[in-house]
Amino acid sequence: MTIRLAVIDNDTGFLTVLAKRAEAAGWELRQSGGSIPPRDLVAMKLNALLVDPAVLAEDGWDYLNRVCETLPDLGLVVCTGRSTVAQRVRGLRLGVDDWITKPCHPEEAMARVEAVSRRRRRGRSEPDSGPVVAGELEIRPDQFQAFVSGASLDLTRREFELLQLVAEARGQVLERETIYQRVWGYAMAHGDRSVDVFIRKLRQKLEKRSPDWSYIHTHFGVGYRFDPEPVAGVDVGAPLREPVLPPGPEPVVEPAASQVVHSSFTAE
Amino acid sequence: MTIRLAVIDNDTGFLTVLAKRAEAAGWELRQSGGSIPPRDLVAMKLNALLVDPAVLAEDGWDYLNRVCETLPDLGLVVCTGRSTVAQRVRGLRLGVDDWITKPCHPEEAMARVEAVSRRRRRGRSEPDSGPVVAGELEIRPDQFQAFVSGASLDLTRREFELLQLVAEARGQVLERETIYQRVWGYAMAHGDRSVDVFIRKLRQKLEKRSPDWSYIHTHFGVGYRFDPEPVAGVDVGAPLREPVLPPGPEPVVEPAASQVVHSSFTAE
DNA sequence: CGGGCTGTGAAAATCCTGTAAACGCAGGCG
DNA sequence: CGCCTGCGTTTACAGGATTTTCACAGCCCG
Repeated sequence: MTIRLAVIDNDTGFLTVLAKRAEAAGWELRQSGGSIPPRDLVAMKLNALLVDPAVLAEDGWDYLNRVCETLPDLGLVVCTGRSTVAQRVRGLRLGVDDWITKPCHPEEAMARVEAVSRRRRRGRSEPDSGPVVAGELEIRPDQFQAFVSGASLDLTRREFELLQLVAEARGQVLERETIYQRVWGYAMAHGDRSVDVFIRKLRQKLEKRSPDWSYIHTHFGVGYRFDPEPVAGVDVGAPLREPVLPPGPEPVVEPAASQVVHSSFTAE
Repeated sequence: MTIRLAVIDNDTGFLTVLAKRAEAAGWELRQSGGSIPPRDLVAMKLNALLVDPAVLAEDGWDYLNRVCETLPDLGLVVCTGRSTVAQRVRGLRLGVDDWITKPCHPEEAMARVEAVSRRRRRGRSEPDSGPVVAGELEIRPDQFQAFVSGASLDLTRREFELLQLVAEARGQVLERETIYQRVWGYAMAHGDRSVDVFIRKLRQKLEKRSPDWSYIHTHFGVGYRFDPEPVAGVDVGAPLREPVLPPGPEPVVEPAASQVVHSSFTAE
């Protein structure tokens, strides 16, 4: 759960430590020495804003007020030097979510930003990302299902989660251990073939609905990569000659064409 | 905007002032000298809980943890005497929304409780949505009841709430945990089958009044989806023809049709 | 060529859901 | 006050669906 935070402050010591810790935690941090117009805050798509009103040129109350009105869903934490109870109460009533005073441990500041973001997020009913489209495929998190031109792939829950995971990392090779860890939620036992089995099921269902596309590629000795690409040979016109398959009602041969293997570290 | 708050503390001086101010603000305040079991907290339908872990007999962390898990929507504010940064960080990470230290002005405590409640409340959908019509069904929030061509389904309160919830999310798959959380108001215990049981009751009553429609669909391993659709085979006009699928291979499947497992047994 | 590594199919184990019935509780009523 | 009734909760079980496991075959790369 990554947090996008902007900090408006000029306490370099505090900022330095905060930046370091934020990076370690995987947060996306944006710093500013002066007030950021609410318009720009919107564009930054933040989870939270940490601000010391002392550095604001204009009237701090006014600024806080405008931020609260413009971005009701933004987590807002104020971090001041000295402050009175009356000031804090005023701020909190105004719409500030938390008010901390310096000297303040960066770790606590982060924990409070986290708490505020968590709380804000909980109200939101849509933690998932919107539908993803890849090739002919449409992945809909709200349905726990994937579709090709409206037809469901009939994925089970695990299959869907696996597909969603690899699709989100489109183009990137994911190791089995990583996949297992993220889909199953715990470490993969040595020799477990579950990932392979589910990849196979996925490929089957994908090919059934979208035969002309290849989605999941094997990287020998590494893992799998999701990357939709039209299958070679079947495309816009220009059929050279008889395709490989011999005539016959039921070609038993499963060409296993899905196995496009790339050298481990060769980029196409 | 009235707030329902419970306070677990025994600092009489603090409590007295707090009670007076809370009353003046029109809050509903409930006091306790010791820990309140999460079960009872549920029944109180609180907006927020203010607690001093010092008065907890058992392990404070354990209690806070259980409260957070059981009531994810409850605003939780801790108010301690002395505390370390590490303790505060631990609490906030655990799920506590705000952590203040005594001596603490009651007004600030209230302001923080307010801020926490405000955050919690945000994002909640409008409490009163207009009547919903779906298929032959008409859901009337003002009556806490649903009707089919004027005839009541005789839903109980829970049944109605469940129906309203899934109907508002029409077309979207809702997980059991989500449903439980939103209808019952607290976290679903592992292995609880209440949602299934109520879904069954709903389906029974729906089918009784509207036999030719199918409303609630099961998504195996995930949850349920509300989507009214005429039941296959029986509808307007004369179904002289075979309702069975045509001989052609795999006609384009209905868009919304994803592994529907709705039992076809008509118990009666 | 051989030692991994991966694809495949099916059996075995596990999990999930529908269903019914028992249970407990609170309010209404005689 | 005790009984009855409606409602919500819990439990048990059976039938399926899904997941895991296994053995084997084929493939890749050194």
